[in-house]
Amino acid sequence: MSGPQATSDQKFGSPETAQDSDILPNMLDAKLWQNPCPFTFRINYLALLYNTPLYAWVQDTYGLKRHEYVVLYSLGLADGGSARDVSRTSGFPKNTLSRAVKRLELMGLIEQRTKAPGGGRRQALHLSEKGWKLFNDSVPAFEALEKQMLTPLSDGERQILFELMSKVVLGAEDWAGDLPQTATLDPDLDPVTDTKGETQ
Amino acid sequence: MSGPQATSDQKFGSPETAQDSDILPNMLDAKLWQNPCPFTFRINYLALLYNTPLYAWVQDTYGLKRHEYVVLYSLGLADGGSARDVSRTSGFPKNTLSRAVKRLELMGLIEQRTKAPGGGRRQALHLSEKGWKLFNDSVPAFEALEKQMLTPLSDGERQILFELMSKVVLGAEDWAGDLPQTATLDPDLDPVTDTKGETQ
DNA sequence: GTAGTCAAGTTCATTTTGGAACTTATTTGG
DNA sequence: CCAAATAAGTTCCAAAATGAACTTGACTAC
Repeated sequence: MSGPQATSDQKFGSPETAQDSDILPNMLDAKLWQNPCPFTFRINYLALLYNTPLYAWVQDTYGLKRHEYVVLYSLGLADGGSARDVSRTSGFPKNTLSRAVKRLELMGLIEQRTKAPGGGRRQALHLSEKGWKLFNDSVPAFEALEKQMLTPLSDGERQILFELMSKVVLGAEDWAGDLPQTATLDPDLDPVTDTKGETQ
Repeated sequence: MSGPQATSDQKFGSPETAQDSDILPNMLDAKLWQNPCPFTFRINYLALLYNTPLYAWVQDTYGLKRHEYVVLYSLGLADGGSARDVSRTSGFPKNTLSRAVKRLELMGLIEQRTKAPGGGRRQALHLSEKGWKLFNDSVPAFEALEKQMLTPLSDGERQILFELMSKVVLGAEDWAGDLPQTATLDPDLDPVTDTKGETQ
């Protein structure tokens, strides 16, 4: 990568190996600067850059798969939520989450499920003490990478970015059909990046 | 969803069914307004909202899976790119793309692969006429949803958002370990959303 | 209180995914 | 030139993901 706007030059016929070095410039540059969907590409690309190392780390450190950690994280933010809630806000199909919940329970990270709070036959899920510990221990890594990601921006810029993105998300109510189950395929990203389409 | 900042109210004890209506407010609100990673959550959530319907549509309309369309889209932007390039910029593992390329070839959307341009044993991939047609026909749907997504913003705000996100992406060179193959797990998002972690 | 409806959660069967090993070009070094 | 090294692409297979069907519990209406 490198320079801004439509750089097609890059290192063409670079020094060393003539093997176009290794940096993946051309296609990335094209996707950044000649993309008819420049915004969603950036969204997806950043999601990729962010999620990949973090979930690899979670897997290595705690032995939790993405789904499982997502459930845990979701409950850390909204304790007492149901599998359905996690599905709706994360994009993972409910059967996948059913398994994730089962495993978290088995691992002692989630308490015995109490029956429905709100309506229907929803099960309220709660983190166990151990679950809370894992949550608290792991969240800083996510925070740190987000912070790292925003390093290029000043405080003011960060604030603006936050506001603009919030506006977009809030406006999404209108056009976003409800996702998960209804959704046909895998909930991913913009054509250019392999972010299946799950959230957090 | 609805209001801005930390709204936990929503419709609590709603009219009709007492079945907390259906809107998924609490957990979503928590993820939006009490998230230690508010930025990456928005990223991932928007990716989810965007990718899900589009790829479902691509599947229904053209019978292409996400991977396959990603390859096609990538070549549409950077013709002559290799599978490796797609892998690097999209986050999909190379074997998955190998299959995708094979299928696109079978479907006549990609030309007979010419041997390496740059270095190594890279294969340059080119869209066929049919491939170009599909690309040109399908891109407008992606553009339209991106446009729709940005509706809440003024032109000036869109411009600012674009610049801020570009800054973040360009700054990512520093901290982003190279993704695909190296990457351990599935390249997804931030804990909260099921965006596996692919781009476009 | 009994039947009917609805949706959360689970199970099952099948497809899909992707790590590991392998193959094949190509380039580099003796 | 002939190894050795590197890396793109492919194959294989075990593991994972998910659509569809099913189960279960709760609420509604009669």
